Amino acid sequence: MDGFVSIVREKAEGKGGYEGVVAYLREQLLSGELKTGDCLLPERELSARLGVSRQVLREALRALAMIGAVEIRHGVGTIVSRPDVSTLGEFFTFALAQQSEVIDDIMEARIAIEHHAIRLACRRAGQADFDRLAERLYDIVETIRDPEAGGHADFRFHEALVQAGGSPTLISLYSSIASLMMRSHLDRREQIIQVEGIREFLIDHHRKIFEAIVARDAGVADELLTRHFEIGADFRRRAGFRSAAANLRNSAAETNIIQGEQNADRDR
Amino acid sequence: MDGFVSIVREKAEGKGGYEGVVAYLREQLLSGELKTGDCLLPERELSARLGVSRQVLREALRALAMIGAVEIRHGVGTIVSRPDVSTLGEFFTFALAQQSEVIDDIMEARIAIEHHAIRLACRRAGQADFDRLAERLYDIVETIRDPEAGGHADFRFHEALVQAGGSPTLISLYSSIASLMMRSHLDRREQIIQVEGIREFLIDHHRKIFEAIVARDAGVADELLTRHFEIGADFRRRAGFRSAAANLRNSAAETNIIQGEQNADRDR
DNA sequence: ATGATACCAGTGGTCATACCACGGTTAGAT
DNA sequence: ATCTAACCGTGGTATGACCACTGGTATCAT
Repeated sequence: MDGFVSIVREKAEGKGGYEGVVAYLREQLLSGELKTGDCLLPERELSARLGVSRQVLREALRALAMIGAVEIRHGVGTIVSRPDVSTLGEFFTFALAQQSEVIDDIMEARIAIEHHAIRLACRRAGQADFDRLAERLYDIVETIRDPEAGGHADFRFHEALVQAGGSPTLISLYSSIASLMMRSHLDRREQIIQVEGIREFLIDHHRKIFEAIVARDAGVADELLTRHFEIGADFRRRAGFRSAAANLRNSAAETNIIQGEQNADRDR
Repeated sequence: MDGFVSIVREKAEGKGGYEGVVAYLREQLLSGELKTGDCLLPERELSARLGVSRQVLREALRALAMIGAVEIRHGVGTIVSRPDVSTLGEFFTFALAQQSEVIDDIMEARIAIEHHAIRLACRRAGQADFDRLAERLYDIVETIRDPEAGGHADFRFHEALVQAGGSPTLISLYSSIASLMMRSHLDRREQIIQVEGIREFLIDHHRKIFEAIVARDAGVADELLTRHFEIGADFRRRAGFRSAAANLRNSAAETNIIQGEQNADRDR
């Protein structure tokens, strides 16, 4: 009945289009008129009430769904939900991905998270966490000769470690940066796994870490993890001598010979 | 019939609808094929290329724009951008409106980052880092009686600490996370600052941390930071109660003899 | 030649309509 | 009473048209 009037009024208030819809929904969410679990009006009705097309409303809903403010369920409706830290993971994934020049530096974030998580784990971890860690440890042993599956099992163990810390934020951050590292680290493992004695080290060291967590000895666990990363980095460096094409190009910009190879590569 | 076949084919290729578009763009962004500043194809062309309608593509772009992965500019195009902190503010607003225990957990991420950063700082920090830390320390002393400016100075000191670690990833993560916590911590500081002796503690403790970094003593620095957060959390919990004063004296006393007592810490 | 102005092509922004796909409900068959 | 199938309301997608903004270009007056 007041469709025309409301449109004019909303325009006058600067609430036109997409921005207006987002502003309106934000207002509803923040003021508490829409609580978690509430169901929004159907898209068709809501779009009509706001005086915008259904498409624009949908764009706004998708945007809000991306940050976890609402959940859109096909065939059911749009439900107000509480943003959790997993949406932060999405954010950091994109944020870090654009810092391409320092992809290796992301390892520092991983170390930081794991170190704190293992401390927390020694305090908080429960039986379920121990079981999961034991299972992942078993997977490491089983896949020790397969570069790809082994690398995956390795990651899964550390993931379980962070999980045992019980901090949703750390878990979310870790999984997001882990996906970034997998790209560059998984392929190196094929070389790493060739190094003499590496398999025994991997199995033994992961087992020691596991035992330290079970013993709830934060000091030992922390120390083990420190060495774990140091040795891991060392192995990666050593293995790098075989196929260090990428590393060479980075550090040898002053060499004409290398420069020539680069050009040849690029021209081809 | 043909319609059915084409639908099946697209599904089989994993490029179905909205989710498929987001997945495609995510892949492009994370793999580095799309770098910051790049301009996406026009909506009409890109939607045609992906085999979806323009509306669906727009929903995906709006969603990515919400988390800051891209920037949509009317009359110009869609540009790849790097998510910044302001994006997180948006998320945080919604998260806070529904439930607030998320904040406390984010503190775990901050602790993790600072701990690793201070270790790195003890190895990597240069004169510029020392200078910056000294400057921020001076600011803490200067603003010790102003809750707002004091809280800001506190944050800036810790920021300089992480900066001294020299890891761009840690710096990026930290600045995002820290700004999130500022909201909830600043207001509490007004109470905290009232506690008897808190000012001396803040100045003294930050100074000790600074000295540990200059001395490049990672062990002491790490231990100091652990105490710093424990005491800080303790004060925040007891912000309303004046009984925290006594606890302060104990904690402050411990910090003075920490070097001779590193092993007798928190084994319950 | 120079500056300001008007124009135009390309881009995102919005709208309307039609139809498809999924989930929960309900009426029917067994 | 139970299971099955049709149904309805919801979100999901497609198409085509048109509007609004931006940036560059051509034109004009100085």
